[in-house]
Amino acid sequence: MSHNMVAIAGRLREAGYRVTPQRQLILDSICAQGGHVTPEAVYEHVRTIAPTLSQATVYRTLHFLTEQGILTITQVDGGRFGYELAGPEPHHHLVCRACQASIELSHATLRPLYHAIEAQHDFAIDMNHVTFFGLCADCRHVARR
Amino acid sequence: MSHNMVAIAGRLREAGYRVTPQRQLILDSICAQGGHVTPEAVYEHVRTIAPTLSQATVYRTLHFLTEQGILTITQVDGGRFGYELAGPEPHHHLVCRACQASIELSHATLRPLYHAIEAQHDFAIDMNHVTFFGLCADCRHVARR
DNA sequence: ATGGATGCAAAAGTTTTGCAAAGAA
DNA sequence: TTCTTTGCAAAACTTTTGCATCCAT
Repeated sequence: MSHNMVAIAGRLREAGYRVTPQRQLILDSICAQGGHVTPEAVYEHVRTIAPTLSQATVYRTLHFLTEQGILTITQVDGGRFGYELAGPEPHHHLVCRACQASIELSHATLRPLYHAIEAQHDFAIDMNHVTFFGLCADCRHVARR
Repeated sequence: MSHNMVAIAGRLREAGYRVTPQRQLILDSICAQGGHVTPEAVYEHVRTIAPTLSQATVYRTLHFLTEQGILTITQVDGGRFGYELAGPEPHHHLVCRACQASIELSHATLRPLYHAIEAQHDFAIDMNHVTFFGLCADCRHVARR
């Protein structure tokens, strides 16, 4: 999935914010790495292109873009955060503990659970991202041997 | 829910580990606070009883007891960790973003989802703890006004 | 030109580690 | 006595913040 920089730039400018090379680079980087990216990974990647771009800018930009609804936070193993482009519909991930593979999970799969929880507990889950950890197909088969 | 210190102590000794006052205090503290406790909260609480007990010991003990299957890690808002006694069956939590209330969720509620994911993706989730964030019944009603 | 954004460096917060001393078995 | 565990302090990491400067608009 690619991002539409023109549309994003428009949204930002309309809200009175600026479209800087740093912000574009950081977005490009997240996109290039396919989402689920930690601040550190963004920094390391972006640094190869713009060596003076600071870590502070990475953190500030990630927060900012999340606040603007352009990125969303995902949980990453070890309690750290990952970021990725916010899609129009929430979606989720399965992450393999063995090989780190990341599999997309449609929101449709979780919807029944959300509804069940709402019915049982009158509780409205508002997470647009859930990450489940476990073993992927390949790694399960290896483990079984 | 209370913990059975005699049984836990036996398990540890059997495995060649020692049952120290610090370990007992830390377990007591987690139990007293009802689970979902951060390392910091454990430290602050235990400190009032044993002022010389160090943060390092808290961290080491939490890791150790988790490794021994006596505690489990739960996710806490903000990417930090919480700990609680490991029960015989996995269970989960709903945490209210507004009032921080923590509601227990039986594993039965999640089982259909786990099965669906296994059927669809041949992926075996191995999380014995999932935390969903959202709004609890009370806070939803307040928000609605 | 104007005010938002960046870079640098220092600070703040959290978790880990080395090592000598203490203490459970 | 033996070998695990603790306390202390320093180190390692990650994230945040202050402030002068820069630059997108």
